[in-house]
Amino acid sequence: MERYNFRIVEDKWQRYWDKNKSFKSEINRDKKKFYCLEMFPYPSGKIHMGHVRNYTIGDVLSRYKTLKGFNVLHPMGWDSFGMPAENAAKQNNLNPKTWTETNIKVMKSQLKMLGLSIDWDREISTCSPEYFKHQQKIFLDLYDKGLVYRKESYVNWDPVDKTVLANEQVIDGKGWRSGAIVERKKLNQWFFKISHFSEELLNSLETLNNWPDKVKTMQKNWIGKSYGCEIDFTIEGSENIKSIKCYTTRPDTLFGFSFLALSVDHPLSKYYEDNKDFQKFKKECSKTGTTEESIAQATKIGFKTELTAINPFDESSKVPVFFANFVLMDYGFGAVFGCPAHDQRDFDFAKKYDLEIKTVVRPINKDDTYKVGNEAYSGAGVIINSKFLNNLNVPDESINEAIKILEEKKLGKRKTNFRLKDWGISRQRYWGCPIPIAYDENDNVVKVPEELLPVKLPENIDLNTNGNPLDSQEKWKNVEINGKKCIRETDTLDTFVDSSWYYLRFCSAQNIKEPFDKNELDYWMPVDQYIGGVEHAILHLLYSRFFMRAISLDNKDTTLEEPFEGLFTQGMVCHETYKDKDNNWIYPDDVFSKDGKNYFLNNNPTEKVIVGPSESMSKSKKNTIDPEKIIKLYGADAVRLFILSDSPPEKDIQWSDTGISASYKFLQKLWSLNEKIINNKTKFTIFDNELEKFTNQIIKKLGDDLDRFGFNVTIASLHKIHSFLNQHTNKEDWGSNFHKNYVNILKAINPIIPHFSNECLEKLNMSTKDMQWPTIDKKYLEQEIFNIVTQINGKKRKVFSISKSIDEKTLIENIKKDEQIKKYLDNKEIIKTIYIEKKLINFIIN
RNA sequence: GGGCGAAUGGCGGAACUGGUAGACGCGCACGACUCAAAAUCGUGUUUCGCAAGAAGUGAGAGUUCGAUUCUCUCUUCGCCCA
Repeated sequence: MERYNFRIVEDKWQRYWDKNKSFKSEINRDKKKFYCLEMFPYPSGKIHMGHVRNYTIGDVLSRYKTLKGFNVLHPMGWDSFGMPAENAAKQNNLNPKTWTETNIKVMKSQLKMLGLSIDWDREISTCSPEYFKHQQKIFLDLYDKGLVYRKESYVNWDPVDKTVLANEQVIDGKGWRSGAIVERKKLNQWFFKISHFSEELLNSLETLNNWPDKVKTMQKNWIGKSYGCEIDFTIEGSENIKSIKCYTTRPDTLFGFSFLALSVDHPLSKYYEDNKDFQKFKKECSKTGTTEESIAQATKIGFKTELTAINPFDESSKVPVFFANFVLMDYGFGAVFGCPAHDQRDFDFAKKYDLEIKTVVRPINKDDTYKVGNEAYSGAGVIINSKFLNNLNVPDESINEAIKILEEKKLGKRKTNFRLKDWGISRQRYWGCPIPIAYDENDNVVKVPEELLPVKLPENIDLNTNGNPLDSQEKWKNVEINGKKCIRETDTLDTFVDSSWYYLRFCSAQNIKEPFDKNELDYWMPVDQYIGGVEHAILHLLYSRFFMRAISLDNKDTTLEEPFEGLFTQGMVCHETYKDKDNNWIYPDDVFSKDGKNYFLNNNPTEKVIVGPSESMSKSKKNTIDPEKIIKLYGADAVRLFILSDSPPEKDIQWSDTGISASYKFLQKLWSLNEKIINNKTKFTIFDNELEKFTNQIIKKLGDDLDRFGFNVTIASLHKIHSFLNQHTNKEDWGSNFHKNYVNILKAINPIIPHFSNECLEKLNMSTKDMQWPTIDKKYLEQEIFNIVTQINGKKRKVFSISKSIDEKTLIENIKKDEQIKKYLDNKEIIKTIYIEKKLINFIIN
């Protein structure tokens, strides 16, 4: 008997699929389409296990939908702009482009080794001018629609590297590379007006029925709609300043008002420009980062002005006005009223400057003498110490009433506020899509005309200069547009822009003239199933939703608003972590264990390795397993089997050596079963009826489980198939329908282990082209025999196998006569009998 | 601090709308094959008990004839936001 040689089989089918362009997709209006998309990878060097899991899930689904008769679009591309390329290029002294292209080549070959059903004719790479040419055009279109604008804004500035940092590159207020304390710096930056769609992005979350609730909640919180009030505070103590406008979500705590705080960037700061102390304070504030977190953690500091603000609810109450570092100009009007008792930041500030802390809300279980202790109380409760607001329930009733009174007195106005801010897209980097904008001598914005697109990146650059390398590209920077001398914008676009519309580009990836073809878009969009990591739950998915809307705005070619009909977020791949005695991380490949508990170094077998907890695979902790190595050792089908089998796909999975080798062994077992069948050395005793029942039921179950992403359960079914067929191999005679049923089973497992299934089908002289999911004969799904669980007072006592033809009355009478049941019923009165058809009988006795 | 989610054998996990808890796999034990080992095949495997039987899905309550599933309180863990 021949052993299963996955190397030969997998290579053979991968060549076959390539040669025949088996996964090429074209519009076919007679068929329903299915657009299956996985988040495209960043070409960082090699694929990792996370990719393997992501793309295996997408591939099983694509192949399954194809069998089900859908016209499937399953493309792949490269998210190929970004910092790692720039950093790697610096280290290795080469061009980011070269580095990126080499990686793409390697990773593409690795993806092909997995046997993915991808239409490679639609491959795109975001760093290629053929792609970003269209992106620049879209940028200019959005500019014309008023959805792009330029303004001065604060950035995280690393004074050592002389570069702008993204929020996630600021760790504990320091630059992730230089370790320098990050400063706030004002720069002219480009923004997408995502806030234009705040309300719609929030509301239409409700229409996304095939999205995980978790992701929808995260987006909802991120958009952060709040209801509140703007209040005009009357100001005393200045010639110039008569009132200050604040936004608040808690006007009901106005009686606890004890100071008013302004952002140092508030327009009124202009009156303090000559004040040396204020300038010193402002500089101090610039050391606080721009993230909400860094502000929350920073020590609260303030600059007291000579101004006082009057409480609109109590004119006799006048409080000091400060500039403070914890007030952001971006939120509300850059001014907040401080109520220390019921807001922690205000509380910290009041403690420091010895301001009044007046309790105006008590928790429900406390009485009116309640006073806040060492921290603010921001929970629900009842209003106290607040005259006409007393006894109102916090929050809903009290806030509404407070706003109503403020509006009546014309002191304030109800207002909705969003936490979502406009999307800053300028990056002071080389390896990104150039912004198609230039500036004339007067710094007016000049659009680069379409015929001059794409604006390409200069290739001979010096990456080792501080700051943005494009700044020093004099030749590239200077450009003549419409006869005017201009200087190019040297910032490039945030790479999230690249991935915000790539799903549209796949629909007509080869269209040179237009970003997308209306006809193709009409047919393929929206994406029916999008699959990726939950780490993109907010930014990437929200930006993509914004882009779809922005493109559709005033556009007769597309009116689509939501790009992704269905979303699935898969869990991470985890592995134990290992360290040597000097606390250095060690790769799993460099350790060994005899008992699975104690690990030792390969190159020093007496040194014990410290085993840490299992964490998501990452290069920094070296707890990675190289997919290519594993595929070469066990084969793609075995890897697919394992990555799907051990955990439900939305949860984390533990990589395990015994797990992958079990998958490999299982394929060998399936193969030897297939060999037995093909060689017809053994005969089968399965009666047609029994076989038909098994086949139809298991295929139904496989389909149901695939429909609901229950991949781990489908693998269990594969094991059941093997054990059922194998049990019947050593007996007398094949049923006449054996061949048909076996072929149907091979087709049904094809999405999961395609190479194996194709090979077996071919050996049975079956064509693997245009395969269809087997039709299920419903008559075999009906059961004739049922297990009736018999309970006494809800406790299981006996299980009866009952034919479906027996009626309820006879059944109950018969069961009552059963020896084992009878002994419980003797001398007892049956108060109630519960009968659930085909399932259970419960006798309630006293 | 806020939001969301999870908790089931030695381990990963299964159980569709409340109806036989532990499918399937790993591990382990025993057996077969072998001079022996590996590989392979077979049998068993929630706990206690010789057995009949009893207990059992993080803890405690509640609804129900019946709860892993629904409700409340708590504990622990995870993720996201701060």
